[in-house]
Amino acid sequence: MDRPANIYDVAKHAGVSHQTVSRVLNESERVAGKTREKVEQAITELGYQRNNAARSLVTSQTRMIGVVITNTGFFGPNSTMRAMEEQARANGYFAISVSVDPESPESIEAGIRQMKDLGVDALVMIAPQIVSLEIARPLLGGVPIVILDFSQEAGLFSVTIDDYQGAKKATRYLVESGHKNLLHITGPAGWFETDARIRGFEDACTEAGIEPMNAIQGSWESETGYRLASQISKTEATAVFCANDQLAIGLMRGLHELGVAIPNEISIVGYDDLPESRYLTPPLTTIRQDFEQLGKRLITLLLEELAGDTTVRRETIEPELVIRGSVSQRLS
Amino acid sequence: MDRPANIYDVAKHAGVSHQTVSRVLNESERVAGKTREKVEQAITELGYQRNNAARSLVTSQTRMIGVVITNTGFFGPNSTMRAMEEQARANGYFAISVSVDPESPESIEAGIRQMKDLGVDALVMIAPQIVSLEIARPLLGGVPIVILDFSQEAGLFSVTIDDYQGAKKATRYLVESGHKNLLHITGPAGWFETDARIRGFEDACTEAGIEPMNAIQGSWESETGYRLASQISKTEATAVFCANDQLAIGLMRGLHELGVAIPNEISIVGYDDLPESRYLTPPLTTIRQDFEQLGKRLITLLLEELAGDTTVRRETIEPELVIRGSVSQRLS
DNA sequence: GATGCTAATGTGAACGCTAACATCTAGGCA
DNA sequence: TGCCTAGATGTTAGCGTTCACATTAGCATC
Repeated sequence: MDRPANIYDVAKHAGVSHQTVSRVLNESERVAGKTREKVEQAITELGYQRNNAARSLVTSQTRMIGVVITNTGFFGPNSTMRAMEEQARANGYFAISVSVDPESPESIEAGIRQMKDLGVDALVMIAPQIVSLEIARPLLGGVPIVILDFSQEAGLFSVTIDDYQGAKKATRYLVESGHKNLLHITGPAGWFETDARIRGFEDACTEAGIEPMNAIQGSWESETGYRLASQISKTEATAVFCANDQLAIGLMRGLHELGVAIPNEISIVGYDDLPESRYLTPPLTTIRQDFEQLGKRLITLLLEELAGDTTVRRETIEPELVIRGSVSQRLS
Repeated sequence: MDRPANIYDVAKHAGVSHQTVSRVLNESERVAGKTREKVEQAITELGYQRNNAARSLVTSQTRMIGVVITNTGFFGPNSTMRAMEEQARANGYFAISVSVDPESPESIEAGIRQMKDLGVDALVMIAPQIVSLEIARPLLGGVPIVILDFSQEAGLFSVTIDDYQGAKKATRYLVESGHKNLLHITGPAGWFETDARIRGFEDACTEAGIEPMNAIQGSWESETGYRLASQISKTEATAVFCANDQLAIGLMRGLHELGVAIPNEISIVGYDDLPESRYLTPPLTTIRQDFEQLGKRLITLLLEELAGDTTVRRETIEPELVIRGSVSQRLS
């Protein structure tokens, strides 16, 4: 017989009952030291490996945490995912991800459904379109959800990166540097981040007694920044706050081609702090988010919820301004 | 009873036997049209969802494909992973990934072991350290493996991105542009890619009748390129072939700070074509790899192997030179 | 030495599904 | 009419665990 060894094989080999083997496998339980040793030896001798399917069948939990994540090659989500995997593994869980197209509700729904089919014990949503939530809720009857949140919706476990504050920090820095004509290139519509950054930008302007210029709708891609350059060079803006670094990179290139000096004629602040951003010319001043921390907290919260802790918890992570060379200091 | 509906509940509801339900669920089989309809209706009415654990237990396959992937936020692996997920899903499989630290054999081993614990039906390795293979082989008794391969090892299903040719293309372009003093900054030691690119670079030089300068050992990170700038500016090199775009970006910044003009004094070619690379100043000439294609083929091959097709297959994907502005044309 | 207690171990059933085989039904043909 | 065939459907068993409970062993107490 070349069927892999099961718990009974181990039991026979060790001269105990299958239940004792199970107890050893599940740690805890009171098993006499000597018996445990015998069992452990039998396990290694037989190369026994626990069958997860059988275990899941009877416990009706898979120890898998599903992560619905945006499918672009973006830096942030990927870093977060990695941190989540580690954190999950450290707690005996598996974090498994499905990529979705954040622009397509169907794709998001398909992703969520796939996770449900797989039978995950819990779900993390890093697909930050507002619509995702509405889809997920009814689909996952009873499965705990934690969401990377930018809204203030109640009744959900969530970790928030405070984009509102991040945008404020960026804007305030621009103001303090003496800029008065501030322009914001936003992210795509429908994203929590986009909204929060817009609000942060506008509030910071207002608080500084500055009238913000009309925001320009952008995307998350460099191409958009590049394309927007000529339009922006015609405005009176002396400083542009870009909704992410990619946008900023495209814009910088576009302005450069138009002969606009950065930061002397136009200053730029990005958002995300890509690994490359500090090596641009000029090095990009930007807002850094702690994606590692984010991933860790997301999983930790989920695990707590899974453990039956139903006190809805909301956490906030503060982003940080990284000052480099893309903003000029003007005497006001 | 609030237990989720099982196959028997559906059967009773539809007035058939559970086996008939199973047949409907598994498509195929011959079920009368009318019966099928009744069953399908019962399924939706009860909100029945198939229990994967039970299914796996009896079929002893999980329909999960494990992917061991390098954990850095690199662009390439992430794009590949996304393509793999899609391809797997399209075939009724789930591609699930575990991130590992490619520098650490223990991490790789832990990742592989985790996949084994999860009970994946097959494994894809995109952790391209040479050592990964040696670890994976003994650990996965009998589980089909496909590897993103840069070596020429026989007896394994693999898809190769032809880094040797890629490096040759880059180098040849430099030569054709009139450069004679060519320098290569390599990737970190121990990677298939690093070796292949070194060989491609050297062979292309030799074929052009040029003596390549001594390569400088690098890494995959911008920081390294940046740090190497002053050393490189002191050599006679007029053109540098960087093992990836990140390296090139760091180097460009470093040289810029030293007042070295790019491409006039030193030309640069990268590798990977990051989304940002065309928006650098100057836009980076580089080698593009089709990561989507790669992911697709990887899964397709695996599925074939899973289906019992044992003819070992090796495929190659050709990278492509993308000419932009970081290489000067010298009259020779 | 019988009694009672606790720690250690064993027994049987159940989880939800599919595989293999068994049975039923309808229609064609002698 | 009765028999045969094949397509449709039903029955039984078993996958490898864990759970709930039953039993045994060991020891102190009276």
